[in-house]
Amino acid sequence: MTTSKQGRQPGSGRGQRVTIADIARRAGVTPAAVSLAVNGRPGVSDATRERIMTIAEELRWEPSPSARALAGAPVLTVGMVLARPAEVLGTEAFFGAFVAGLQEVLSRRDYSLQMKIVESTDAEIDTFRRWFAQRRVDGVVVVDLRQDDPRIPALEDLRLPALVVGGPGHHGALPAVYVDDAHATRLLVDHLAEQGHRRLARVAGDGELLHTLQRDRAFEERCAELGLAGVSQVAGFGTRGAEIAAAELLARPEPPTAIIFDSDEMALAGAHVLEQSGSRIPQDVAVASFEDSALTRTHRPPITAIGRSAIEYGRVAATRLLEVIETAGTRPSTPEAAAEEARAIEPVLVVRESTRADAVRPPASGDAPAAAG
Amino acid sequence: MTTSKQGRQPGSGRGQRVTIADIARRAGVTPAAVSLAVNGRPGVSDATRERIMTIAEELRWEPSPSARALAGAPVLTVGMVLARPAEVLGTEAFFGAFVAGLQEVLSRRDYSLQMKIVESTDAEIDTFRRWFAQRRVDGVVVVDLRQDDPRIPALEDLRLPALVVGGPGHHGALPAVYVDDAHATRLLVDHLAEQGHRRLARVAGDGELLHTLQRDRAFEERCAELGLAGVSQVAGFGTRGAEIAAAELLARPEPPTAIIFDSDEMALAGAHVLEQSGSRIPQDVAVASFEDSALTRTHRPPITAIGRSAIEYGRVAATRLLEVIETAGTRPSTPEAAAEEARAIEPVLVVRESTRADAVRPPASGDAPAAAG
DNA sequence: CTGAAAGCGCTTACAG
DNA sequence: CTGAAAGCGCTTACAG
Repeated sequence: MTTSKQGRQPGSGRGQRVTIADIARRAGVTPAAVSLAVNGRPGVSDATRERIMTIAEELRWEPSPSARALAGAPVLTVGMVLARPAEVLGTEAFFGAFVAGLQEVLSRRDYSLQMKIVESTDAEIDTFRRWFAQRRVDGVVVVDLRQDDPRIPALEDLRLPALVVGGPGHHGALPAVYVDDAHATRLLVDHLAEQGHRRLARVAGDGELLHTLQRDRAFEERCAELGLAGVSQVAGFGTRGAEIAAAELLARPEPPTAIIFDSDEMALAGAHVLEQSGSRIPQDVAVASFEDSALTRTHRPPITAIGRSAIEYGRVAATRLLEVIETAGTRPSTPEAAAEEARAIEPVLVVRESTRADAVRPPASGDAPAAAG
Repeated sequence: MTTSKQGRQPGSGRGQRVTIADIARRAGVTPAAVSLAVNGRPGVSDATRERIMTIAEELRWEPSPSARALAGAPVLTVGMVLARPAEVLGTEAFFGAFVAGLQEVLSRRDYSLQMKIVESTDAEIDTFRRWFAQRRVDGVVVVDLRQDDPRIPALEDLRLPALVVGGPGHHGALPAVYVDDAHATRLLVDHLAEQGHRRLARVAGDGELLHTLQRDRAFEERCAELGLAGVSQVAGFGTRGAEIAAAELLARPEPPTAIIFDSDEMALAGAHVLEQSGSRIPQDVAVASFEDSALTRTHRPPITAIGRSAIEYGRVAATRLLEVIETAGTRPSTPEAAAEEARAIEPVLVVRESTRADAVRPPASGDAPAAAG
């Protein structure tokens, strides 16, 4: 019944929440002093600060994010918009891993990730505008970079801290992290050339994505440099296109002896077409993928792929975005400085049986040591 | 230079943000009237309301989530804590799909999802406490339900709206959605019995998870009912345990003719062991999985599995949680009513070649029509 | 180093 | 139906 009993009554705020006013009262100082103390800012003596901190802990005080944000502090939230249906995201291994990597870094720094699924790029830009107007996020991460991406100028106008995942180039005055797809392409082409292949093919996915174009260019260039015959086929999204592309390649008068697919799903779909038409992998035709995953690892034969840890990619992106947010407004930031870009992670070639010239696959077996051909 | 030019000056708030004060001034009413109007609450005439709404749109006003939250409105955020390392999350297909499903529903309702990765269950409970104290989320979704899960009583104490993903049962006074694992188990056992199998085995994953126990029990019961010999092996997390379990099962004097694995990764690992030791799938031993994914679909032979759309599961969970949040505090809510549970989605048996008694696998081919054995 | 005040943008009683 | 005010919990100048 008595309301003065200390410890009975958690705090004076809404729903008995503990506020800095409670701490101030106990410590015999003003709320402003508490604010300075708990934020580690100068303005209070060490003795006072320590007393305040002790009381704050005793009372299990937690700062109110809303109040802080309203008073002008960062909201400790970063945003990511995905203009792809949930169905596509859910089946893509990259998404979950990338998000997990982002989360790991953000959680540790007490930031949270806000995600939103929208229908179109326009809706995505609109979401950025609204988030900015609402002060809902401190910054955003932009994925699925395309050529002449309309999101870039929109974000430049907004002056909302943003990190582009993709590149190099094509990210305007925004900072970016990327995986070097041209380099990855060369790793694959060089490996296949070393295995003795002279006629290579590339089956490409979504032609609008920037990295698809970069792979196209690098593929042509490297084949030319090494004096190889290289053909490209655009298959579009999904596995159906990859199946058709594989069939068409096989039907050529001089079919390629090695095929590089843009994704793991495409590689598997293509491989099945090859096997059904009687081609053995890798003896008749080698198969490689730009995307590594459990699918490529567990397929028989296991498929050579570019390993670029999506988790690590997420971690690097989160780390870089936090840097961008924290230095935002610090300098006038010349476009050149702002547009700084960093390689996120090195692509690595993971060689597996699907491209080994010396591989002999024992029937009904996978990992058994292979005798040299 | 003139500051009175309408349209030149976006708003009067911090960083020229448009606030309800700007709208009020233009409409010749008080901010309170604007608040009532934009929130569709009674207290303003229809004419006034319409005028206010028009101005709000013209000015492209966006409500401030922080201000709303501080004034007591919901924060429009739900939380999810994951006590698993990013590495594990990233490689699990279920995670990305479940999150995509959650997001889809939440985004549409203007809610956002806050995620946090922590190290332990204690840290998870601590996060719930802090989120509650901070008023950071309106509710939480609890995944990876275990037996005697300490999170349940902790959340009951907190009175933070929470939805348990898992069950039936074991979720205390909290509402829950679940997939009926006992039913899924019966689907698998019945199917294998129909295919003529009399000696079944089950290779189980993490023994602490509630659904593992439920599968164990249902497996034993159903085998007994049908007069089948059923053995269970606990393999633990990861693929290594599944490989060992498969090898041990094969080495038995009377080895099983059909094996059910708890996950897709385990099924694949087990299948490879079987094939390496010379067993043909499905002729010598049938293989099935509790978890469907691209792995089971693309494996040769494709593996029979329980399909339970993780995306749909996420959608159902989000929908139910929003209901819980919206009705929170409405009634005194008897424990019985609160603890209501709902089946999230029906498990479906997806029969594939790995369990078809009549399947004859053509060499080096997958989907070709099979002649009856 | 400390205190008193204003303000962030909204909502919610409480009078008229 | 409308207006004026207080308050949510914090931060940030601004005086002493």
